[in-house]
Amino acid sequence: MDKRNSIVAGASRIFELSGFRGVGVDAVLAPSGTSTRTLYKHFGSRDALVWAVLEDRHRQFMRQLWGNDPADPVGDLFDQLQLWLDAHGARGCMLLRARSEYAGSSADIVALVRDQKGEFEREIARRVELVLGRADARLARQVWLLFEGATAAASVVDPHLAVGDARDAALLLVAAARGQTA
Amino acid sequence: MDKRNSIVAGASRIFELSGFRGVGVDAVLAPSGTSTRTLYKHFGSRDALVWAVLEDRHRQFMRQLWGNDPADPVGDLFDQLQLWLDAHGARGCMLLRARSEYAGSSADIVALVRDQKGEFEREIARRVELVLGRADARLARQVWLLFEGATAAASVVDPHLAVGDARDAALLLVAAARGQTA
DNA sequence: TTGCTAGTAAAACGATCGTTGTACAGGCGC
DNA sequence: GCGCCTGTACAACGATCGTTTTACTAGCAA
Repeated sequence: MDKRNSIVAGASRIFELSGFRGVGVDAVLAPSGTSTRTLYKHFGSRDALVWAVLEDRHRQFMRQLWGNDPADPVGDLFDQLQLWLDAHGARGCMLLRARSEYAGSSADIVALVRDQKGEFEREIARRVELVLGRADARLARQVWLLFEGATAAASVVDPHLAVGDARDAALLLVAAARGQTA
Repeated sequence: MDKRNSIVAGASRIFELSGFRGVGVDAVLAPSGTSTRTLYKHFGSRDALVWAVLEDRHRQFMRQLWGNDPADPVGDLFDQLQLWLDAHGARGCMLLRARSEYAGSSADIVALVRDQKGEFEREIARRVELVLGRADARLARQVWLLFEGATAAASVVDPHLAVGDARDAALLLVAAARGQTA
């Protein structure tokens, strides 16, 4: 089980840097020093490894979000994004990147990403309700748009700038919504 | 020159639907009914075709933005995005998708996308200054984040919902910035 | 006519791909 | 001792990849 984790971790770094379909299994297994035979013992196929990497990535990120109980739940979303980008690099959302490349060939991966994005949206909605005192689906979606926008933009401009601006905008939207019914 | 354009148009549809590296040249050339020989006469390599597709896409989108002189330059950004997604499908920004997949192998494509995003950011900044009466780099970046966020989110949720919410948020941010010095 | 251009069809190139088979080494429980 | 599990090394599989070669057709200009 330890080997399996190190395969996923190494493959995750390669996919992050070089994309999904442009690298062979040898390059994917190089960081973990694994033989191809072991890969197929654990995962059965390359696509299944990709699936496991996405699953691990998302679980890891959600665990990071759930790990703390912040005073400002919405602003904290972007603080966590900042930490994530610093640790993993800023090359766009790996889930969406994979989805776009496997849309035509792997229904499993498409379904996985759909579920993951749904789970993430619900977490944002929960935080918005926490800070607003009531549910606001539109505001939650707008915060989510800023989050996805910052993630995408961070691969082009300075990540700190993008995330900081997104955070400011999100808090302003929340304040405006609070004022509407205060 | 007519044949070249039809190759690019057909390849663009395939890349949009199936990604960049997961499809062979035969599938890429199928929509335009082109022989492989003709592809290499025109472009020299598959990567060069990808480059040409990205170039064409961005040029097409920027031409659409420049084609009209709207009363509300910022809101119009999202109206144009709506039109674009209706016509071309909502699967995320093709430029960023290509960049993430060719980051490790084609410096030309990476450089092209960087330049294109810079040009797009400048157009947004121009519109923000038009509607605000003064330059505001941070606000322009926030509008851009909402735009990129809506583009990415439209591949997961209903595009009309995502773009509409992004538009509302952008206009609210503009109004807030206008109020600050009104 | 001659020649040039632009295109197609089909086969083949070498390289690389994902995947499997075989043989072997070390560790751990019995 | 024994067998079992996990992993490695290495070669090979067939398939597919991007690319090139050759031969051929149609149109258009001189």
